[in-house]
Amino acid sequence: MQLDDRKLKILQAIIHNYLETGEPVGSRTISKYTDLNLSSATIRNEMADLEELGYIIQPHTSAGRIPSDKGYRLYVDTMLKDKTSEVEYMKELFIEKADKLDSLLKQVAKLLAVNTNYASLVTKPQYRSKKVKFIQLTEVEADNLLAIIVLEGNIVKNKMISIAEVIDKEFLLKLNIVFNTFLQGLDLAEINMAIIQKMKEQAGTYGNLVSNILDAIAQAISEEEEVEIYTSGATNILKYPELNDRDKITELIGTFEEQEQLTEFMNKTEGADSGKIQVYIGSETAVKAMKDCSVVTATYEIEDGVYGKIGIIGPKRMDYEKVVSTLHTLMVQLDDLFRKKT
Amino acid sequence: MQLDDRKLKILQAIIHNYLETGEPVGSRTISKYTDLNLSSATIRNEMADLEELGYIIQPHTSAGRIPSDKGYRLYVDTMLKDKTSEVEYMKELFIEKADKLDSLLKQVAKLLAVNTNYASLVTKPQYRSKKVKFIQLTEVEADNLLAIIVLEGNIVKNKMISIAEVIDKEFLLKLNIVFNTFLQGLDLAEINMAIIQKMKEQAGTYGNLVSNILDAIAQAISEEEEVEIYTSGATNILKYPELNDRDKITELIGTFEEQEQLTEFMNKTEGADSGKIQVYIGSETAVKAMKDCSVVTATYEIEDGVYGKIGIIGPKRMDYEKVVSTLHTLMVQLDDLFRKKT
DNA sequence: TGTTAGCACTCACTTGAATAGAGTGCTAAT
DNA sequence: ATTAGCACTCTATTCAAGTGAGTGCTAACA
Repeated sequence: MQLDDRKLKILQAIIHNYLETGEPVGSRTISKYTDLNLSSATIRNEMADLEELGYIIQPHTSAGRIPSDKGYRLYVDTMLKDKTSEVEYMKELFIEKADKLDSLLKQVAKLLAVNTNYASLVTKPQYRSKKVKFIQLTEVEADNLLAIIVLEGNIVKNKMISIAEVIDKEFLLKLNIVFNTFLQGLDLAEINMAIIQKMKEQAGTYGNLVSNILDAIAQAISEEEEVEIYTSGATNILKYPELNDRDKITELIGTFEEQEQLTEFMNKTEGADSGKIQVYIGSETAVKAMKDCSVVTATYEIEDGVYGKIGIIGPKRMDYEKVVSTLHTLMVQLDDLFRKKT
Repeated sequence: MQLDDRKLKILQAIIHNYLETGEPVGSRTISKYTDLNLSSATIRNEMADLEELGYIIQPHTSAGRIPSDKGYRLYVDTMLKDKTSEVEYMKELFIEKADKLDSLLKQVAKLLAVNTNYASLVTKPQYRSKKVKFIQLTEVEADNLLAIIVLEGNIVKNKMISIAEVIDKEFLLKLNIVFNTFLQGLDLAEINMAIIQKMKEQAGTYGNLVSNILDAIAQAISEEEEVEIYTSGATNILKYPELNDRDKITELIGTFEEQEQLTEFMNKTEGADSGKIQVYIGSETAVKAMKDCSVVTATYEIEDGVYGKIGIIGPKRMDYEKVVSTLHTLMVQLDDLFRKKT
């Protein structure tokens, strides 16, 4: 059996209707709703076919049909093809000039959630090549050094280092030069024993101190290795009756709180192709708690090669068009924002 | 009418039973449960009195009684008096030596939630007097300065400053000295126009730059003005049927997500007296969404005068004893941890 | 005078049957 | 190929009756 034009139209009508109502839709509804001018009986036959083809499901005998994951998939795919980029700038979108990336992203998450009425999440971009750009050691107190490490992309890390021996100002200057000349442009993997040895030699009697400082630097660089993720609007999920089941809610809100699974999922998400919007339906997400949800993600680019993700989590019957266009808009704006800043 | 000894015993029995079951408790139960050897009829009379006194409530005729807020209050107060400090170290408590305060506190929140099966929250301590200890300006790139500000308590802030004009190394050194001599030991409020004027004079033609840098410093100091708050285990709340109502849940989880109200509440919480444990029952919290919950908070001390709060949110019928002792233990451990470190 | 037994009464909750309603599948007619 | 019509299925709602926990009150008792 083939999915001919008429079947497709009926399928779309079913999905459309279901997106609105959240109720299984029956043959009579379709018969009236569409301009196909077919009787409910005919629709019923077609629906039986569509069910056999796996696009729709009957929750129980004598109920209408609801879209299956496969059905949603088809719908989303064709929709995405049609509506490539009908970008309409959100008027309400007003991003306070926030200097801290963190708070900007938190705002974005909130914005998304409020605008769509679904749950949203935003990942903080990973600077994967963490090359050292600049290091500075400063004496804050007699027994406390402050190490400041600037990484590529102007990420600034800092770390206090307690020292036993009082350190001579002259020597601190020298130490600074040593660290900078040896480590500049390298990332964590490239700092090997040979380099460390050479540095220790230069430091003479202070060799021990060098180790300590190197440790601190290594720690500072590698911390926050895990992607940070910001979420908002988790409670929006409670609005949709099909998800409103004690256990489901517990699981869902739980995953939102824990974030681990979300992070993992967002990492797996394809994103090589910046600007592409992806839709994951039901079990396509591979997160058990979200098997009754759909997730739409988009990738934004802070600078070349540095990506973050923004996403929406909602019921399967979410308003895909709106979500996709909202995400698209926001993604473009984020891209712009960062482009301008650099 | 007076609350005599027998009435008190009955009240305690009622509360005790209700804490366990979550069901209204009837006279017969008490008659059997206690060692008072009273018939249910007598208990009934006493219960009628207790109700008149406002300690217990009857949800509807022909239901048992449940404690009122006033009843809980009494219970908690006497209990706290009795069990001052029966501290039992949690064996599972294993705090990874985390250098970042943030992740430590996140762990604490989680620990609390897991241990008690309620929702938990932890506020990050506020360093209220933010005096400048040390400032350093460094040239990272030709058009980018990095300002590092160390505040009292070794809080390090940093900020990138884009500059138009290339700056001379000599002068940068001088600028550093100027900033340090003028600003050291001052907090935001103490940096007044007179000081700023003097600094500009010293800077000569670079006066403009000084303004920019001061702006950046001011921003860096005042950012994160809002108390940060970490929460965990919000889903635990779903476990208790008396809170398991759609609207209540939405509200509760919502306040947990938004955090604003929580922050506000935790701020209002009394805490001058470090080590004191406070219990807020029902509407005592003044957060509408939490009117059916109780909150228990404790104050920990990072260093002299720097306090943070840890707290538990649960149903009114929470296991107060356990919660109080858990909080106490953790509070003491946190105190120790920081004391040792300094 | 405080305590207790007993009884009538109340009220929420459960159960089960009846009913309505939505929707299907199939058959026969067009 | 399409449609009308009918029997059938299954869910959800409604309603009545029954159950049981618990109370309040009264009268008897120590």
